[in-house]
Amino acid sequence: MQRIKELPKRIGEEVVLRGWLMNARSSGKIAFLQVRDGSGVVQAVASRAELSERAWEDVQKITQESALRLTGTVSEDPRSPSGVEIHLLDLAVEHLSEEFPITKKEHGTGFLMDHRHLWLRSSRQRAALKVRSEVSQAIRDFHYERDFVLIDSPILTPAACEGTSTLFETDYFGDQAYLSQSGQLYLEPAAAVFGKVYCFGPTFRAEKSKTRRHLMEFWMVEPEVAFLEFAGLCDLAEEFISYLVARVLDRCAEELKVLERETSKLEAATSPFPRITYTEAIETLQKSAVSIEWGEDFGGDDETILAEQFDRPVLVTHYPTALKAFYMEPDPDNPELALALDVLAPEGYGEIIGGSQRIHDHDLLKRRLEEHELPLEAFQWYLDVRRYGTFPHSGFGMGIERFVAWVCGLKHLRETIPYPRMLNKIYP
RNA sequence: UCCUCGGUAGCUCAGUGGUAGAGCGGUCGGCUGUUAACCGAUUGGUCGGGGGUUCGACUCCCUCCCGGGGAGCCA
Repeated sequence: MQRIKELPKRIGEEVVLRGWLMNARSSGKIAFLQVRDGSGVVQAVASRAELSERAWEDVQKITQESALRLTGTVSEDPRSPSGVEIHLLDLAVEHLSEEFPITKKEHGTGFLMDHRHLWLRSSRQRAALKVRSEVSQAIRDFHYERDFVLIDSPILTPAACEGTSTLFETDYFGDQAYLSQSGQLYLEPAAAVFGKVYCFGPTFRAEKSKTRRHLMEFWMVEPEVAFLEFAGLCDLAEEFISYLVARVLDRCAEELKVLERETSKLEAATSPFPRITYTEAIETLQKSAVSIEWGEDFGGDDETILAEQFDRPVLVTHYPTALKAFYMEPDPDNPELALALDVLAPEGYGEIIGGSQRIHDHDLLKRRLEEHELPLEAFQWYLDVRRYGTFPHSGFGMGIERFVAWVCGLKHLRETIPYPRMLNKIYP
């Protein structure tokens, strides 16, 4: 069977295609069928004179999204949208579709989300998911090429990584278990095995967030590297982002075109990225007449203002310790600050990476657990990493949906994942 | 959880006290190069649920339900 993508190599040949009807335009004795097979879209031209009576009748009655088997000859034609078209010789209707809910005209988001399984067939959704797939592959290739070992962290976990309020709870043979919200803690012991490790999988947050930048279930990639200190972590994050962007520009040109993404904005995302400290960021915001004091965290608007200062992602470093997670290493020059890093995407897409150097001193980490009122017994295994040949190490996490949203220029995260899980919405 | 906007035909919406409308879709007919094709006809409704005000409620009031957008929090 022929795939539409390969048709330009088959000019003049007779081929058989199977696919779905996107749209049909009929003009009496000639009809134009837009057919999709998963690899691409092609126009088939059906003329009454060249078809059997039965085939012509089928052309008249086929509905949007019907499954078809087409036989025809391939020709180049500048009048066809793709430059290639099929002159139809025969048509078999494999299934006559019922009236398809998603039409060529506009629909509201609520309706589209209720029909997500069908909405996926439309070209923009298709393009976004193709980019997501390429990003996933590029993430694996990036780590593989650099000798990282994949560590699959557990999804069912006994306790919180960073707190309990945002965890999905489930029953585990009579005990409580929670869906993982980060693989990081499980990665740190593995860094002592392989030196360079990463995990990549779904994570779950039960936070009642109802914004375009949040999902209840999202995919996160988290590298963790032994003996990597903070400066090296910043370099790694920068190299990672620019690698992924270059890969999408190289391999997803068609998809970015469908998404009408202005690629010049992405082409700028090459090393080096600007780097500012939290304190500098606060000063910048205050100059922009934002009322924010040192010690406060940034809101979504603040992140946008900061990112707008630059044409590529910006690294914001050295946050106040009080704002960050318990495991982050204090800056040796100023213990008020954490060796923490956020990467903000341009154009208002916000935080795509959060990471830090980790505390490797046992006593300090234990003290931080106590300060955060976390149960020591539950973290004993995590403290063990600091008892048996402890080592400085660093890592970060990137939510791939936010990255894909930025690269694709999508306003809402729900279009970057096949079946988004959102606040109070888990269908289909 | 809070703020805000909304719920009328399969879809997108208009109608804001006096018998329910349009475009698209569907159906039927016309058209030999269409590009969300076009032209003509036609089909299509417990106006989110409940209660109240009124001679009369899609319209005003109360209440509940559902959805969109945003805030906080984060990736």
